[in-house]
Amino acid sequence: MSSSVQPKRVRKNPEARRAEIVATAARIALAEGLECITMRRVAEELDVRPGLISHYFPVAEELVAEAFGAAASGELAELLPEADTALPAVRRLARFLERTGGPRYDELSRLWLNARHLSRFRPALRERVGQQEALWRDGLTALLREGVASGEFRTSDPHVTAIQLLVVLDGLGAHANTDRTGRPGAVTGMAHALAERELGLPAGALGTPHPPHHR
Amino acid sequence: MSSSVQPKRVRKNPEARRAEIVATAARIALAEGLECITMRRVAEELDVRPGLISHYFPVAEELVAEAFGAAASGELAELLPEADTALPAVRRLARFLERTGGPRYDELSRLWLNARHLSRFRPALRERVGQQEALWRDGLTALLREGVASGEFRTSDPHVTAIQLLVVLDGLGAHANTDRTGRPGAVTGMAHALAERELGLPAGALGTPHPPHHR
DNA sequence: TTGTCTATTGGTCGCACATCCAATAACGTG
DNA sequence: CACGTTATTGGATGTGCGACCAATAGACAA
Repeated sequence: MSSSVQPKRVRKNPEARRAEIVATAARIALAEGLECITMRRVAEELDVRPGLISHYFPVAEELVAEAFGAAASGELAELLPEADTALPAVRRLARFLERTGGPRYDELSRLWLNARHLSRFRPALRERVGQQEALWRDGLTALLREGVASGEFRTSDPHVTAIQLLVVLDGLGAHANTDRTGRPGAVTGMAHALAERELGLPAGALGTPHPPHHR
Repeated sequence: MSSSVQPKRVRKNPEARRAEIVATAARIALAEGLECITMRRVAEELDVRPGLISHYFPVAEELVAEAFGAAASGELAELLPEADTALPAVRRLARFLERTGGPRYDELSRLWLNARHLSRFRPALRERVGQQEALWRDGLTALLREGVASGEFRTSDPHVTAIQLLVVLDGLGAHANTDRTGRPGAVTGMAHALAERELGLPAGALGTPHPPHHR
């Protein structure tokens, strides 16, 4: 009796298979890094032969770019849920900052760091990074605009404020692979402080940032 | 006549050779990235057999870490020259910000990005990144302290301000591999603005930031 | 049932890499 | 000049990777 082998082929329609591959690659990207997305690795994960991955993505770089796009936009959707206009903008921004500050966000910080660096060598990935940057920027800008419209925020240029916020988050996230114990609260809270200052909110209006956490 | 081959061996003393190897690796790191530091690549650069590099650095990761350290501390020394107490602290800070904002700094931004990401997989490199972070932080803190002592700056905690400044620089530098055309001046000038605000300086006291530059 | 299409397999090829080691030739010392 | 130390070479080994391709077997239609 051979229990390990199963020469049984499972044949799926191309769209489903492709989606499955991208989803798996995205998961690997978030958990282990974009350089761990290899034909062999993804194939193993799906219990399939490497040649199949290579059939759907003849050039590996394309899969990497696709995986990053899927992971990043998936996370964005969680961070800034659409059609959430029931909640006031202040609350939504507070929740956004809470999540982007927490340890849960480390995985994503690492992914952005990973993608930003790797795009130095991979044009296709660089393209995707640019797209995702735009999505994040526009998503946050929209939130700020709504806050301005509802009178919750006061800012001359929501677009600029959104970029500034993202720059600070990038700066804080840059250390996701490093030791951050002992990081002062005035640093951890930079995003909150910037938002409150630029949006004309009283201090503490967006909640208190997470305490520094260890790895 | 064989002009290309030269079986002539050049024999150097270990310290000199080692230094030469590290310097070459550091140059490669700055110009092309830490992953381009391979035994073969460094050997070729020095016109030497790969085995020799491997003799001085039995484990490749060690050379990568060493190269990063050399490159980073070299650049720091240029950015914040020691024994420069002749110049007022405001001038020195202005020059620091001018350099860290300019296109010339892109190479270094890429290196930090590179190292921060790669240290996810390489413990030895992570160690070095931590060391260099401390050096940069302490160097900048020292400058701020001198400014406070001379009455040029007014800040409650120079150490925190230094970290905040570096976080913003990291955030701005994160996009060194991406397109930054169209970045608003209010973003390019974030470091200047932060420094002037936190140090109690009038706006513009630290000079004007570079206009956004293309790749 | 038979036949066609194509998703999937299994295998190969070449490349770049780190690591290891015995042989060799510079160089300083006697 | 002869000798021993050791910096340096040349080559071998094994690994993981992307890319490529002919053969195979599911699924579906005629």
